[in-house]
Amino acid sequence: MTDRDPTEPDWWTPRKPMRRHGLSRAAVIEAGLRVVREEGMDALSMRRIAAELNTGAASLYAHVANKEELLELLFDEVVGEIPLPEPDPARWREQVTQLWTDSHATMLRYGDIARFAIGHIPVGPNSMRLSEITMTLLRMGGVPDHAVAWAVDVVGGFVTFRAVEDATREDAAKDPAFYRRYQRYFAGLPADRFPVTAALAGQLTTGDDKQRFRFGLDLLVGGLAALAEPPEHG
Amino acid sequence: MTDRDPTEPDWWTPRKPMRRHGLSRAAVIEAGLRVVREEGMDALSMRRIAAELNTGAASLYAHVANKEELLELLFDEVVGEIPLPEPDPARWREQVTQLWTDSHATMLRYGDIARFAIGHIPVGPNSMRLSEITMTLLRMGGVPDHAVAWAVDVVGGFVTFRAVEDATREDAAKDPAFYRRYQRYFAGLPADRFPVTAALAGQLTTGDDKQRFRFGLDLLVGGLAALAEPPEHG
DNA sequence: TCCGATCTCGAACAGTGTTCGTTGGCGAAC
DNA sequence: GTTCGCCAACGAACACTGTTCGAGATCGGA
Repeated sequence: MTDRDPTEPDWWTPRKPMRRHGLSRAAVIEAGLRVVREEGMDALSMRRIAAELNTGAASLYAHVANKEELLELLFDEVVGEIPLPEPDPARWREQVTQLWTDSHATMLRYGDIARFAIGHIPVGPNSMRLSEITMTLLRMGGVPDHAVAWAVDVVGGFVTFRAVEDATREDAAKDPAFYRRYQRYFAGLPADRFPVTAALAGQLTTGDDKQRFRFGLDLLVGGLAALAEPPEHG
Repeated sequence: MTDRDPTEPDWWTPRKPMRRHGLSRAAVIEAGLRVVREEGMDALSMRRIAAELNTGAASLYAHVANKEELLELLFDEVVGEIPLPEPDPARWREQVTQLWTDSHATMLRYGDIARFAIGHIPVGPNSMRLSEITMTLLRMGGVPDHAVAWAVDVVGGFVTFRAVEDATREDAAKDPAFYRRYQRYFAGLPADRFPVTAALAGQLTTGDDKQRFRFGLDLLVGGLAALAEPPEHG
């Protein structure tokens, strides 16, 4: 499909691009991750991935049902990079916190890929493994079963959401005018109707993404720990 | 030069009076909300909105800079429908919980419109009013200023995220095959490697959206209350 | 009455995901 | 060793998307 060999007469029928052995589901996933890592989800089009593999978009459909399925595969692949702990009952709280923190950080390494997971129940081998071990840790800590079942969804969702939010802001913050615009806007608000906003204007923009994520995560994990039944050893 | 409304970001396109064809910013917003309410964000294209107003897509650009700005306007309009409480120091915790619950419910009435807010810092008159009163309530409760500043972002984000998640699932659940697929999948997992998932399989799908939202919200608000300094009256 | 500003909007452009129909190469059967 | 059938590969096309351009329509003020 690409440039011809100029040493061949151009009236010859073009030489076959050599059966693309490199094309396979794994290769498509790999190329997709490369694109999303370097250019973000917005750049992730079927044509862009195909170009990465020196072929056309239609060729991808032999290995992947559609873009939706490809995104599922990509996301699960990323989840597979999250390091899983060896569960230790004495340190369950520390371990779930670490696990969710690592999840956040891993997703963030692939731009805003978590955007896809919003509105989708994550399935796939790696996602299932992750939620299995998450629930194992919580149960170990004495968190009641019904709370465990909901927590993996609710807190998992929080982690995913923050990954999108932080990826987007990280990107937007590259424009120096970005923050200046908001500062001017906040400063211009009528002080009588927005006294608290004015009073906290300075604090509203403090802290980086990791700190804010940790703040929310601690609220959630703290709440779960409070639900834990005493048996957890004391 | 007429004076601008300082609660509207000055990078928004200035409002223009209604002209010939009943086309105006307000009309565009109204039509956009109707589309998103009835058909969801996926159906919300410039052409679709224009059709609602019996005109072409290009006509909208006289009243709105681009789709991005239109979405900001739509979202702020929805936020404007959230009922705001009269702050009462004695009931601050109940009131913030109610406020966030109402926010969730209001967004849910407009399908997955909250999808837009993810990755965007919500601005606009109504969004600012909402965060002002949220922070007022938290401060009243004795939550330290730095926690107030972060909470409005972190918990607000949680509420937004759940609105998207719940809207999407509500939509997907219309297909009866949806849940059956997941149940079969869970049931088919190798029991030796997924013991907890198997044990909790029943509980994983219990509870509706409201209950799950409330579960997460209570964890967060409980955590904030725990951060509150004693002065709040004892 | 005329002018200039402003709104309206069809057409076009570059991009998207996906499908169709053809091609050509490989593995298996003869 | 030849032939045959299957299917990955892929160019072209379709129906969408947001947005821009430029010509026409219509208004307020002079």
